[in-house]
Amino acid sequence: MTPTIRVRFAPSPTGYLHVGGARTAYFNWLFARQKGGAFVLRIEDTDVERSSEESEGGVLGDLRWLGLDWDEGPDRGGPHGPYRQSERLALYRERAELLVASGAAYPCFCTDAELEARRKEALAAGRPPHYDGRCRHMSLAEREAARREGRPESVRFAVEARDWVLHDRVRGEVRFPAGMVGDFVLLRSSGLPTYNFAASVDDAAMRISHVIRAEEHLPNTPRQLMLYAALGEEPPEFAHVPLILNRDRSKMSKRSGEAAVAVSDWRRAGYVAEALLSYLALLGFHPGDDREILSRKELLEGFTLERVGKSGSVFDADKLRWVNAHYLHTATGAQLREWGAEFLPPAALALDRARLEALLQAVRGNLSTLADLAGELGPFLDDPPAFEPEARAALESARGREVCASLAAALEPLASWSGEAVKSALQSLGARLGIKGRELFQPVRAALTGRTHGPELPLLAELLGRERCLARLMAAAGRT
RNA sequence: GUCCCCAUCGUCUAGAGGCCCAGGACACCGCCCUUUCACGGCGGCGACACGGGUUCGAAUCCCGUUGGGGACGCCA
Repeated sequence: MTPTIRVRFAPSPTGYLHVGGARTAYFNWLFARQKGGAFVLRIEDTDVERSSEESEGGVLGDLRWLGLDWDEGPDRGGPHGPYRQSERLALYRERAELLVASGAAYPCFCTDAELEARRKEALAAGRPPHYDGRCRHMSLAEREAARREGRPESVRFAVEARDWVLHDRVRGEVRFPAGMVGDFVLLRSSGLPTYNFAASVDDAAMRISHVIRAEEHLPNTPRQLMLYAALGEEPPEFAHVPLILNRDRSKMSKRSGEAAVAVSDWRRAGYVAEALLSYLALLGFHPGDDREILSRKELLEGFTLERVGKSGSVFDADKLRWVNAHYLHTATGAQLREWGAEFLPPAALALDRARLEALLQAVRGNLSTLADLAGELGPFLDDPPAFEPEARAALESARGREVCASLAAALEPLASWSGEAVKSALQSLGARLGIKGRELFQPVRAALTGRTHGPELPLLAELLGRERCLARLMAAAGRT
Protein backbone atom coordinates (compact mmCIF):
# COMPACT_ATOMS: atom_id res chain seq x y z
CA MET A 1 0.00 0.00 0.00
CA THR A 2 1.30 3.42 -0.86
CA PRO A 3 1.87 5.70 2.11
CA THR A 4 -0.66 8.43 2.65
CA ILE A 5 0.34 11.82 1.34
CA ARG A 6 0.63 14.28 4.19
CA VAL A 7 2.25 17.68 3.83
CA ARG A 8 2.48 20.61 6.15
CA PHE A 9 2.97 24.34 6.21
CA ALA A 10 4.75 25.36 9.37
CA PRO A 11 5.00 29.12 9.80
CA SER A 12 6.44 30.79 12.84
CA PRO A 13 4.04 33.46 14.08
CA THR A 14 6.62 36.21 14.23
CA GLY A 15 5.09 38.57 11.73
CA TYR A 16 2.62 38.45 8.92
CA LEU A 17 2.57 35.89 6.16
CA HIS A 18 4.92 36.99 3.44
CA VAL A 19 4.77 36.17 -0.23
CA GLY A 20 7.46 33.50 -0.02
CA GLY A 21 5.53 31.74 2.70
CA ALA A 22 2.35 32.08 0.71
CA ARG A 23 3.96 30.37 -2.26
CA THR A 24 5.33 27.57 -0.10
CA ALA A 25 1.90 27.13 1.44
CA TYR A 26 0.33 27.08 -2.03
CA PHE A 27 2.72 24.44 -3.35
CA ASN A 28 2.01 22.30 -0.31
CA TRP A 29 -1.71 22.84 -0.67
CA LEU A 30 -1.64 21.97 -4.38
CA PHE A 31 0.40 18.86 -3.71
CA ALA A 32 -1.99 17.65 -1.03
CA ARG A 33 -5.17 18.49 -2.89
CA GLN A 34 -4.17 16.99 -6.20
CA LYS A 35 -3.23 13.72 -4.52
CA GLY A 36 -6.06 13.45 -2.06
CA GLY A 37 -3.63 13.91 0.81
CA ALA A 38 -3.79 15.98 3.96
CA PHE A 39 -2.60 19.55 4.35
CA VAL A 40 -1.51 20.18 7.92
CA LEU A 41 -0.96 23.59 9.46
CA ARG A 42 1.51 23.64 12.31
CA ILE A 43 2.54 26.71 14.26
CA GLU A 44 6.23 26.87 15.11
CA ASP A 45 6.14 29.15 18.11
CA THR A 46 9.16 27.97 20.02
CA ASP A 47 10.75 31.39 19.90
CA VAL A 48 8.86 32.92 22.78
CA GLU A 49 10.42 36.33 22.31
CA ARG A 50 9.23 36.84 18.78
CA SER A 51 6.03 34.81 18.58
CA SER A 52 2.68 36.39 19.20
CA GLU A 53 -0.95 35.38 19.08
CA GLU A 54 -1.63 38.37 16.93
CA SER A 55 0.78 37.14 14.31
CA GLU A 56 -0.70 33.69 14.40
CA GLY A 57 -4.12 35.16 13.82
CA GLY A 58 -2.77 37.24 10.99
CA VAL A 59 -1.14 34.29 9.27
CA LEU A 60 -4.26 32.17 9.57
CA GLY A 61 -6.35 35.04 8.25
CA ASP A 62 -4.06 35.51 5.26
CA LEU A 63 -4.16 31.81 4.44
CA ARG A 64 -7.94 31.86 4.59
CA TRP A 65 -8.06 34.89 2.38
CA LEU A 66 -5.89 33.04 -0.12
CA GLY A 67 -8.33 30.17 0.07
CA LEU A 68 -5.72 27.66 1.22
CA ASP A 69 -7.74 25.53 3.59
CA TRP A 70 -6.09 23.03 5.91
CA ASP A 71 -7.30 19.68 7.19
CA GLU A 72 -5.56 19.74 10.54
CA GLY A 73 -4.38 22.77 12.46
CA PRO A 74 -4.39 24.69 15.72
CA ASP A 75 -7.89 26.06 15.18
CA ARG A 76 -9.56 22.83 14.17
CA GLY A 77 -7.50 20.04 15.72
CA GLY A 78 -6.85 16.67 14.16
CA PRO A 79 -5.51 13.21 14.98
CA HIS A 80 -1.92 14.37 15.53
CA GLY A 81 -2.50 17.46 17.63
CA PRO A 82 -1.86 19.74 19.27
CA TYR A 83 -0.66 21.77 16.31
CA ARG A 84 1.15 24.49 18.18
CA GLN A 85 4.69 23.57 19.14
CA SER A 86 4.42 25.47 22.40
CA GLU A 87 1.79 22.91 23.39
CA ARG A 88 3.97 19.91 22.56
CA LEU A 89 6.86 20.58 24.91
CA ALA A 90 6.45 17.33 26.83
CA LEU A 91 6.97 15.39 23.63
CA TYR A 92 10.23 17.15 22.80
CA ARG A 93 11.53 16.67 26.31
CA GLU A 94 10.70 12.99 26.21
CA ARG A 95 12.42 12.51 22.86
CA ALA A 96 15.45 14.45 24.04
CA GLU A 97 15.75 12.27 27.13
CA LEU A 98 15.57 9.22 24.91
CA LEU A 99 18.43 10.52 22.81
CA VAL A 100 20.53 11.38 25.83
CA ALA A 101 19.91 7.93 27.27
CA SER A 102 21.03 6.28 24.04
CA GLY A 103 24.13 8.45 23.86
CA ALA A 104 22.99 10.26 20.71
CA ALA A 105 22.77 13.52 22.63
CA TYR A 106 24.34 14.99 25.74
CA PRO A 107 23.88 17.84 28.21
CA CYS A 108 25.90 20.97 27.54
CA PHE A 109 26.78 23.55 30.15
CA CYS A 110 28.41 26.23 28.05
CA THR A 111 27.11 29.75 28.45
CA ASP A 112 26.11 32.09 25.65
CA ALA A 113 29.12 34.30 26.31
CA GLU A 114 31.53 31.38 26.15
CA LEU A 115 30.02 30.08 22.94
CA GLU A 116 30.08 33.47 21.33
CA ALA A 117 33.70 34.03 22.25
CA ARG A 118 34.74 30.66 20.86
CA ARG A 119 32.73 31.21 17.68
CA LYS A 120 34.52 34.46 17.03
CA GLU A 121 37.85 32.86 17.78
CA ALA A 122 37.19 30.02 15.35
CA LEU A 123 36.08 32.41 12.63
CA ALA A 124 39.17 34.54 13.14
CA ALA A 125 41.36 31.45 12.95
CA GLY A 126 39.66 30.40 9.75
CA ARG A 127 37.96 27.37 11.27
CA PRO A 128 34.26 26.61 10.86
CA PRO A 129 32.42 28.33 13.71
CA HIS A 130 30.99 25.09 15.01
CA TYR A 131 30.54 24.03 18.58
CA ASP A 132 33.81 22.51 19.72
CA GLY A 133 32.16 19.58 21.48
CA ARG A 134 33.77 20.19 24.82
CA CYS A 135 30.78 19.04 26.90
CA ARG A 136 30.41 15.87 24.87
CA HIS A 137 32.65 13.72 27.00
CA MET A 138 32.00 15.01 30.46
CA SER A 139 31.80 12.40 33.15
CA LEU A 140 28.70 12.01 35.27
CA ALA A 141 30.55 13.63 38.15
CA GLU A 142 31.54 16.63 36.03
CA ARG A 143 27.94 17.08 34.94
CA GLU A 144 26.74 17.00 38.50
CA ALA A 145 29.34 19.56 39.43
CA ALA A 146 28.24 21.85 36.62
CA ARG A 147 24.63 21.54 37.75
CA ARG A 148 25.59 22.39 41.33
CA GLU A 149 27.34 25.47 40.03
CA GLY A 150 24.00 26.46 38.54
CA ARG A 151 25.28 26.63 34.98
CA PRO A 152 22.68 26.69 32.22
CA GLU A 153 21.98 23.23 30.85
CA SER A 154 21.00 22.53 27.30
CA VAL A 155 20.95 19.32 25.28
CA ARG A 156 23.13 18.90 22.22
CA PHE A 157 23.11 16.30 19.51
CA ALA A 158 26.30 14.30 19.11
CA VAL A 159 26.92 14.55 15.39
CA GLU A 160 28.47 11.50 13.76
CA ALA A 161 31.37 11.95 11.39
CA ARG A 162 29.74 10.70 8.21
CA ASP A 163 28.38 11.97 4.91
CA TRP A 164 24.69 12.34 4.24
CA VAL A 165 22.96 12.19 0.90
CA LEU A 166 19.62 13.80 0.23
CA HIS A 167 17.44 12.94 -2.75
CA ASP A 168 15.61 16.18 -3.11
CA ARG A 169 12.52 16.27 -5.31
CA VAL A 170 13.50 19.51 -6.95
CA ARG A 171 17.27 19.63 -6.59
CA GLY A 172 18.15 16.01 -7.22
CA GLU A 173 20.96 14.41 -5.28
CA VAL A 174 22.60 16.70 -2.73
CA ARG A 175 25.61 15.50 -0.75
CA PHE A 176 26.53 16.82 2.65
CA PRO A 177 30.09 15.91 3.57
CA ALA A 178 31.03 15.02 7.14
CA GLY A 179 32.10 17.97 9.22
CA MET A 180 29.56 20.31 7.74
CA VAL A 181 27.72 20.77 11.01
CA GLY A 182 28.82 20.82 14.58
CA ASP A 183 26.96 19.41 17.58
CA PHE A 184 23.79 21.42 17.59
CA VAL A 185 21.34 22.24 20.33
CA LEU A 186 18.16 20.20 20.68
CA LEU A 187 16.75 21.67 23.85
CA ARG A 188 17.64 25.15 25.00
CA SER A 189 18.48 25.81 28.60
CA SER A 190 14.97 27.21 28.88
CA GLY A 191 13.67 23.74 28.07
CA LEU A 192 12.23 24.84 24.73
CA PRO A 193 13.23 22.89 21.64
CA THR A 194 15.13 24.41 18.74
CA TYR A 195 13.74 24.54 15.25
CA ASN A 196 15.53 21.51 13.82
CA PHE A 197 14.60 19.30 16.71
CA ALA A 198 10.98 20.34 17.03
CA ALA A 199 10.44 20.17 13.27
CA SER A 200 11.91 16.68 12.98
CA VAL A 201 10.09 15.31 15.99
CA ASP A 202 6.82 16.77 14.75
CA ASP A 203 7.20 15.78 11.12
CA ALA A 204 7.78 12.25 12.30
CA ALA A 205 4.98 12.30 14.87
CA MET A 206 2.54 13.84 12.43
CA ARG A 207 3.48 11.29 9.77
CA ILE A 208 4.43 13.96 7.27
CA SER A 209 5.32 12.28 3.98
CA HIS A 210 6.69 15.24 2.03
CA VAL A 211 8.41 18.33 3.32
CA ILE A 212 8.07 21.11 0.77
CA ARG A 213 9.82 24.23 2.01
CA ALA A 214 12.12 27.07 1.04
CA GLU A 215 15.70 26.53 0.00
CA GLU A 216 17.04 28.37 3.01
CA HIS A 217 16.31 25.18 4.92
CA LEU A 218 18.51 23.02 2.71
CA PRO A 219 21.51 23.23 5.06
CA ASN A 220 19.23 22.18 7.92
CA THR A 221 18.33 18.98 6.20
CA PRO A 222 21.39 16.92 7.18
CA ARG A 223 20.64 17.76 10.81
CA GLN A 224 17.11 16.55 10.39
CA LEU A 225 18.27 13.43 8.57
CA MET A 226 20.56 12.69 11.54
CA LEU A 227 17.68 13.18 13.93
CA TYR A 228 15.40 10.88 12.01
CA ALA A 229 18.08 8.20 12.08
CA ALA A 230 18.73 8.65 15.81
CA LEU A 231 15.02 8.62 16.54
CA GLY A 232 14.56 5.46 14.49
CA GLU A 233 12.15 7.15 12.10
CA GLU A 234 11.88 6.99 8.34
CA PRO A 235 12.59 10.45 6.92
CA PRO A 236 10.01 12.09 4.65
CA GLU A 237 10.77 13.13 1.11
CA PHE A 238 12.14 16.63 0.79
CA ALA A 239 11.59 19.27 -1.85
CA HIS A 240 13.40 22.58 -1.48
CA VAL A 241 11.94 25.34 -3.58
CA PRO A 242 14.12 28.30 -4.55
CA LEU A 243 13.92 31.61 -2.75
CA ILE A 244 12.06 34.71 -3.81
CA LEU A 245 14.54 37.54 -4.23
CA ASN A 246 14.74 41.31 -4.07
CA ARG A 247 15.78 43.19 -7.15
CA ASP A 248 19.39 43.01 -5.93
CA ARG A 249 18.98 39.22 -5.73
CA SER A 250 19.25 39.03 -1.97
CA LYS A 251 16.67 37.04 -0.07
CA MET A 252 13.35 38.86 0.02
CA SER A 253 12.80 39.43 3.68
CA LYS A 254 10.12 40.90 5.84
CA ARG A 255 11.90 44.20 6.01
CA SER A 256 13.65 44.60 2.71
CA GLY A 257 11.56 47.60 1.87
CA GLU A 258 11.38 47.35 -1.92
CA ALA A 259 8.17 45.67 -2.97
CA ALA A 260 5.63 44.83 -0.29
CA VAL A 261 6.38 41.43 1.17
CA ALA A 262 3.31 40.83 3.31
CA VAL A 263 0.32 39.15 1.74
CA SER A 264 -1.88 41.53 3.68
CA ASP A 265 -0.16 44.52 2.07
CA TRP A 266 -1.07 43.26 -1.39
CA ARG A 267 -4.57 42.59 -0.22
CA ARG A 268 -4.94 46.09 1.12
CA ALA A 269 -3.50 47.50 -2.08
CA GLY A 270 -6.38 45.98 -4.03
CA TYR A 271 -4.92 42.75 -5.28
CA VAL A 272 -7.10 39.67 -5.46
CA ALA A 273 -6.08 36.32 -4.03
CA GLU A 274 -6.40 34.48 -7.34
CA ALA A 275 -3.99 36.87 -9.01
CA LEU A 276 -1.45 36.68 -6.22
CA LEU A 277 -1.57 32.90 -6.23
CA SER A 278 -1.23 32.65 -9.98
CA TYR A 279 1.72 35.02 -10.01
CA LEU A 280 3.42 33.33 -7.08
CA ALA A 281 2.98 29.84 -8.46
CA LEU A 282 4.54 30.85 -11.76
CA LEU A 283 7.46 32.33 -9.89
CA GLY A 284 9.45 29.14 -9.87
CA PHE A 285 6.99 26.75 -11.40
CA HIS A 286 6.49 26.44 -15.15
CA PRO A 287 3.55 24.60 -16.67
CA GLY A 288 5.40 23.51 -19.78
CA ASP A 289 3.35 25.58 -22.18
CA ASP A 290 2.87 29.27 -22.86
CA ARG A 291 0.12 29.99 -20.36
CA GLU A 292 0.97 33.00 -18.23
CA ILE A 293 -1.95 32.88 -15.86
CA LEU A 294 -3.04 29.73 -14.15
CA SER A 295 -6.13 29.25 -12.06
CA ARG A 296 -6.20 27.04 -9.01
CA LYS A 297 -7.98 24.41 -11.05
CA GLU A 298 -5.38 24.45 -13.80
CA LEU A 299 -2.60 24.24 -11.27
CA LEU A 300 -4.28 21.31 -9.57
CA GLU A 301 -4.10 19.55 -12.90
CA GLY A 302 -0.65 20.62 -13.93
CA PHE A 303 1.43 21.21 -10.83
CA THR A 304 4.37 18.93 -10.23
CA LEU A 305 7.52 19.36 -8.17
CA GLU A 306 9.56 18.20 -11.13
CA ARG A 307 8.71 21.41 -12.98
CA VAL A 308 9.81 23.69 -10.17
CA GLY A 309 13.04 25.50 -11.09
CA LYS A 310 16.24 25.49 -9.10
CA SER A 311 17.30 29.10 -9.14
CA GLY A 312 15.93 31.99 -7.11
CA SER A 313 13.40 34.36 -8.66
CA VAL A 314 13.26 38.12 -8.41
CA PHE A 315 9.83 39.34 -7.34
CA ASP A 316 8.44 41.57 -10.09
CA ALA A 317 5.70 43.86 -8.84
CA ASP A 318 4.95 45.03 -12.39
CA LYS A 319 4.12 41.56 -13.54
CA LEU A 320 1.98 40.88 -10.51
CA ARG A 321 0.11 44.07 -11.30
CA TRP A 322 -0.46 42.84 -14.83
CA VAL A 323 -1.79 39.51 -13.60
CA ASN A 324 -4.09 41.29 -11.18
CA ALA A 325 -5.34 43.58 -13.94
CA HIS A 326 -6.04 40.57 -16.10
CA TYR A 327 -8.25 39.08 -13.42
CA LEU A 328 -10.12 42.35 -12.99
CA HIS A 329 -10.51 42.89 -16.75
CA THR A 330 -12.16 39.53 -17.21
CA ALA A 331 -14.25 39.43 -14.04
CA THR A 332 -18.03 39.62 -14.06
CA GLY A 333 -19.82 42.45 -12.31
CA ALA A 334 -20.89 40.09 -9.56
CA GLN A 335 -17.35 38.91 -9.03
CA LEU A 336 -16.07 42.47 -8.88
CA ARG A 337 -18.73 43.46 -6.40
CA GLU A 338 -17.63 40.62 -4.15
CA TRP A 339 -13.90 41.28 -4.52
CA GLY A 340 -14.24 45.00 -4.24
CA ALA A 341 -16.54 45.22 -1.23
CA GLU A 342 -13.90 46.90 0.91
CA PHE A 343 -12.96 49.33 -1.83
CA LEU A 344 -16.33 50.60 -2.98
CA PRO A 345 -17.36 54.09 -1.93
CA PRO A 346 -20.62 54.39 0.06
CA ALA A 347 -22.42 55.91 -2.91
CA ALA A 348 -21.66 52.79 -4.94
CA LEU A 349 -22.78 50.50 -2.17
CA ALA A 350 -26.05 52.39 -2.06
CA LEU A 351 -26.88 51.49 -5.65
CA ASP A 352 -29.06 48.54 -6.35
CA ARG A 353 -27.19 45.37 -7.02
CA ALA A 354 -27.86 44.95 -10.73
CA ARG A 355 -26.96 48.52 -11.46
CA LEU A 356 -23.76 48.37 -9.43
CA GLU A 357 -22.70 45.21 -11.19
CA ALA A 358 -23.38 46.76 -14.58
CA LEU A 359 -21.25 49.74 -13.63
CA LEU A 360 -18.45 47.53 -12.33
CA GLN A 361 -18.38 45.44 -15.42
CA ALA A 362 -18.31 48.58 -17.51
CA VAL A 363 -15.29 50.12 -15.83
CA ARG A 364 -13.38 46.90 -15.31
CA GLY A 365 -11.18 47.52 -18.34
CA ASN A 366 -9.62 50.46 -16.59
CA LEU A 367 -8.74 48.68 -13.37
CA SER A 368 -5.33 47.49 -12.32
CA THR A 369 -6.23 47.05 -8.70
CA LEU A 370 -9.43 47.23 -6.70
CA ALA A 371 -8.13 50.48 -5.27
CA ASP A 372 -8.83 52.02 -8.69
CA LEU A 373 -12.52 51.35 -8.22
CA ALA A 374 -13.42 54.56 -6.43
CA GLY A 375 -11.82 56.73 -9.07
CA GLU A 376 -13.33 54.85 -11.97
CA LEU A 377 -16.79 54.85 -10.50
CA GLY A 378 -16.66 58.46 -9.44
CA PRO A 379 -18.17 60.05 -12.56
CA PHE A 380 -21.23 57.83 -12.28
CA LEU A 381 -21.79 58.45 -8.63
CA ASP A 382 -21.79 62.19 -8.11
CA ASP A 383 -25.37 63.15 -7.67
CA PRO A 384 -26.67 65.56 -8.65
CA PRO A 385 -24.33 65.77 -11.59
CA ALA A 386 -22.60 69.05 -12.18
CA PHE A 387 -24.28 70.24 -15.37
CA GLU A 388 -22.61 72.70 -17.54
CA PRO A 389 -24.83 75.81 -17.89
CA GLU A 390 -25.25 75.07 -21.56
CA ALA A 391 -26.36 71.56 -20.80
CA ARG A 392 -28.84 72.68 -18.20
CA ALA A 393 -30.37 75.18 -20.57
CA ALA A 394 -30.63 72.57 -23.28
CA LEU A 395 -32.15 70.10 -20.90
CA GLU A 396 -34.76 72.50 -19.64
CA SER A 397 -35.90 73.69 -23.01
CA ALA A 398 -39.08 72.26 -24.48
CA ARG A 399 -37.08 70.70 -27.24
CA GLY A 400 -34.75 69.22 -24.62
CA ARG A 401 -37.54 67.56 -22.70
CA GLU A 402 -38.91 66.14 -25.89
CA VAL A 403 -35.56 64.72 -26.90
CA CYS A 404 -34.98 63.34 -23.43
CA ALA A 405 -38.29 61.59 -23.43
CA SER A 406 -37.77 59.95 -26.77
CA LEU A 407 -34.21 59.03 -25.97
CA ALA A 408 -35.22 57.46 -22.72
CA ALA A 409 -37.97 55.50 -24.35
CA ALA A 410 -35.80 54.42 -27.21
CA LEU A 411 -32.86 53.43 -25.07
CA GLU A 412 -34.77 51.68 -22.34
CA PRO A 413 -34.45 48.21 -23.82
CA LEU A 414 -30.83 48.55 -24.83
CA ALA A 415 -29.26 47.76 -21.49
CA SER A 416 -28.44 44.18 -22.28
CA TRP A 417 -27.42 44.72 -25.87
CA SER A 418 -23.98 44.24 -27.28
CA GLY A 419 -21.79 47.17 -28.15
CA GLU A 420 -22.45 46.85 -31.85
CA ALA A 421 -26.19 46.71 -31.37
CA VAL A 422 -26.13 49.79 -29.22
CA LYS A 423 -24.05 51.59 -31.74
CA SER A 424 -26.48 50.95 -34.55
CA ALA A 425 -29.44 51.74 -32.33
CA LEU A 426 -27.87 55.07 -31.52
CA GLN A 427 -27.40 55.70 -35.18
CA SER A 428 -31.03 55.21 -36.04
CA LEU A 429 -32.07 57.16 -33.00
CA GLY A 430 -29.76 59.96 -34.03
CA ALA A 431 -31.39 60.00 -37.43
CA ARG A 432 -34.81 60.40 -35.86
CA LEU A 433 -33.60 63.29 -33.74
CA GLY A 434 -31.90 64.96 -36.63
CA ILE A 435 -28.40 64.23 -35.37
CA LYS A 436 -25.91 62.14 -37.28
CA GLY A 437 -25.34 58.79 -35.63
CA ARG A 438 -21.65 59.23 -35.26
CA GLU A 439 -22.04 62.70 -33.91
CA LEU A 440 -24.51 61.44 -31.40
CA PHE A 441 -22.59 58.42 -30.37
CA GLN A 442 -19.20 59.94 -29.80
CA PRO A 443 -20.26 63.03 -27.88
CA VAL A 444 -22.43 60.81 -25.78
CA ARG A 445 -19.42 59.03 -24.59
CA ALA A 446 -17.44 62.12 -23.87
CA ALA A 447 -20.37 63.91 -22.32
CA LEU A 448 -21.38 61.00 -20.22
CA THR A 449 -18.03 60.58 -18.68
CA GLY A 450 -16.80 64.13 -18.78
CA ARG A 451 -13.37 62.75 -18.11
CA THR A 452 -10.66 60.70 -19.65
CA HIS A 453 -11.91 57.17 -19.15
CA GLY A 454 -14.94 56.16 -21.14
CA PRO A 455 -17.32 53.40 -20.19
CA GLU A 456 -17.88 50.37 -22.32
CA LEU A 457 -20.82 50.29 -24.63
CA PRO A 458 -23.26 48.11 -22.71
CA LEU A 459 -23.01 50.43 -19.78
CA LEU A 460 -23.51 53.41 -21.97
CA ALA A 461 -26.89 52.09 -22.98
CA GLU A 462 -27.78 51.41 -19.41
CA LEU A 463 -26.81 54.86 -18.34
CA LEU A 464 -28.72 56.57 -21.06
CA GLY A 465 -31.85 55.47 -19.32
CA ARG A 466 -31.15 57.95 -16.56
CA GLU A 467 -32.11 61.56 -16.75
CA ARG A 468 -28.83 63.00 -15.59
CA CYS A 469 -27.04 61.26 -18.33
CA LEU A 470 -29.55 62.46 -20.84
CA ALA A 471 -28.77 65.94 -19.69
CA ARG A 472 -25.18 65.48 -20.51
CA LEU A 473 -26.16 63.91 -23.76
CA MET A 474 -28.24 66.94 -24.56
CA ALA A 475 -25.34 69.18 -23.83
CA ALA A 476 -23.23 67.24 -26.18
CA ALA A 477 -25.88 67.04 -28.84
CA GLY A 478 -26.60 70.71 -28.43
CA ARG A 479 -23.05 71.57 -29.25
CA THR A 480 -22.99 69.43 -32.34
C1' G B 1 36.68 31.92 6.33
C1' U B 2 34.23 26.90 5.53
C1' C B 3 30.28 24.14 3.37
C1' C B 4 26.04 23.83 0.21
C1' C B 5 23.13 25.68 -3.86
C1' C B 6 22.45 28.41 -8.37
C1' A B 7 23.82 30.71 -13.39
C1' U B 8 19.36 31.88 -20.91
C1' C B 9 16.69 38.89 -22.70
C1' G B 10 16.32 44.44 -17.30
C1' U B 11 12.63 40.67 -14.81
C1' C B 12 9.76 35.69 -14.80
C1' U B 13 10.99 31.77 -17.92
C1' A B 14 10.90 27.65 -22.40
C1' G B 15 14.88 24.71 -23.74
C1' A B 16 16.35 17.60 -21.00
C1' G B 17 22.90 17.17 -28.12
C1' G B 18 20.85 18.66 -34.00
C1' C B 19 13.68 21.18 -34.26
C1' C B 20 17.46 27.33 -31.46
C1' C B 21 22.01 32.69 -35.66
C1' A B 22 17.29 30.54 -28.95
C1' G B 23 10.49 30.58 -28.03
C1' G B 24 6.63 32.96 -24.61
C1' A B 25 5.33 36.75 -20.81
C1' C B 26 6.07 41.53 -17.90
C1' A B 27 8.42 46.18 -18.64
C1' C B 28 9.97 49.56 -22.60
C1' C B 29 9.37 51.60 -27.79
C1' G B 30 6.43 52.01 -32.41
C1' C B 31 1.97 51.22 -35.38
C1' C B 32 -3.42 50.12 -35.59
C1' C B 33 -8.17 50.78 -33.11
C1' U B 34 -10.06 55.15 -30.49
C1' U B 35 -12.68 62.83 -30.49
C1' U B 36 -9.15 61.62 -24.98
C1' C B 37 -6.95 57.87 -21.31
C1' A B 38 -7.11 52.92 -20.95
C1' C B 39 -8.46 47.95 -22.90
C1' G B 40 -7.43 45.18 -27.23
C1' G B 41 -4.57 43.86 -31.84
C1' C B 42 0.08 43.93 -34.54
C1' G B 43 5.32 44.75 -34.62
C1' G B 44 10.24 46.16 -32.51
C1' C B 45 14.32 46.28 -28.91
C1' G B 46 16.54 42.57 -25.99
C1' A B 47 19.87 36.82 -23.39
C1' C B 48 22.66 31.31 -23.70
C1' A B 49 28.54 34.82 -17.65
C1' C B 50 33.74 33.39 -19.26
C1' G B 51 37.54 29.65 -20.60
C1' G B 52 38.70 24.84 -21.70
C1' G B 53 37.21 20.04 -23.08
C1' U B 54 33.72 15.68 -25.05
C1' U B 55 31.11 15.28 -29.91
C1' C B 56 30.29 15.25 -36.90
C1' G B 57 27.32 18.79 -33.95
C1' A B 58 26.47 21.98 -27.42
C1' A B 59 22.29 26.90 -24.38
C1' U B 60 21.92 21.68 -23.48
C1' C B 61 27.24 16.82 -21.10
C1' C B 62 32.25 17.28 -18.17
C1' C B 63 36.12 20.39 -15.79
C1' G B 64 37.77 25.08 -14.27
C1' U B 65 37.09 30.42 -13.54
C1' U B 66 33.98 34.33 -12.33
C1' G B 67 29.56 36.05 -10.34
C1' G B 68 25.32 35.66 -7.12
C1' G B 69 22.76 33.51 -3.12
C1' G B 70 22.02 30.54 1.22
C1' A B 71 23.86 28.39 5.64
C1' C B 72 27.29 27.88 9.53
C1' G B 73 22.59 30.50 16.33
C1' C B 74 20.22 28.11 23.05
C1' C B 75 16.16 32.34 15.12
C1' A B 76 12.97 29.79 12.10
